[in-house]
Amino acid sequence: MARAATTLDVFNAVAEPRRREILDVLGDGRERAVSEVVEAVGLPQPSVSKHLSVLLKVGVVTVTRNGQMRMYRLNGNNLKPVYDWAKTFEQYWTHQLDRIKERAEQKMLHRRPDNNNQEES
Amino acid sequence: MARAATTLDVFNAVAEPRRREILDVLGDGRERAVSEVVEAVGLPQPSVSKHLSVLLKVGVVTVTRNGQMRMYRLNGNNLKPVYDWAKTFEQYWTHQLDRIKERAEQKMLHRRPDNNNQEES
DNA sequence: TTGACATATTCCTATATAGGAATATTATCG
DNA sequence: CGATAATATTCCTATATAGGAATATGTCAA
Repeated sequence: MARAATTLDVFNAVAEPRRREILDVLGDGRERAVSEVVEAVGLPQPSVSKHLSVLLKVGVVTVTRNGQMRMYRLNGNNLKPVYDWAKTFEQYWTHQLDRIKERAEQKMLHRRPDNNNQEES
Repeated sequence: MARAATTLDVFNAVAEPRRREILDVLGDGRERAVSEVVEAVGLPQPSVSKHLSVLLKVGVVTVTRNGQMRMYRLNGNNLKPVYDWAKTFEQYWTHQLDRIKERAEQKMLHRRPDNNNQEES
């Protein structure tokens, strides 16, 4: 099987740096024409359209017609799953020396003292 | 160009649901042998080893040798970029009716009343 | 040493891009 | 209608998987 489609879910969609950049541009909640996004991110128009298409399919943005322009607007709510998942690990950068290490070290005390070598990939 | 490597950064690495699942298993900070992870997630051992390899390359987990076992441990700090990025949009699910819509609607008042049609993909 | 156990790695394949180039589509205007 | 502007879509290609199967590597124990 190949890698999952970028349009499968938000996680796959935002794995692309350019797409996150686009979302950042739309971050203020104001709608923007494709051309505005193009200028903001400095990518070719077809590329931006494709990225917006992906973002649209996962529901992170919405579109509105305005004459010959298409106004894209961020639909931030659909980024919540990413936030929620990441927040699960919040303790790791919040309390460095508290619960985590404490628990891990306590765990070590219950083991027999074995050689504990670090290694590289 | 093809899609970026899953080992390029954390965003690409965690785009895979199985890998997030593995990280969830390691979420308590305790180290675990591959076999324990295998049992926890119910995937074939080679698959788990490969996923762990990806997670290791982006630094989200660390390894330690313990006899013939390899103990993997979550390195939660490296998930912070995901959290930080997602947190940027926190307002979208925190205050639904406050700043965002307010600003967007204010913006609309400064425009000429044009047809504002929603559309589907 | 030999065998059993724990993991990693290699092969192979179907699939999905992302980017660039060119073109199609749709709407506005005179 | 014809030209122009704004976007989307199509083609093409190089690349990177995930998953399954089989195998290699490394370690411990008797």
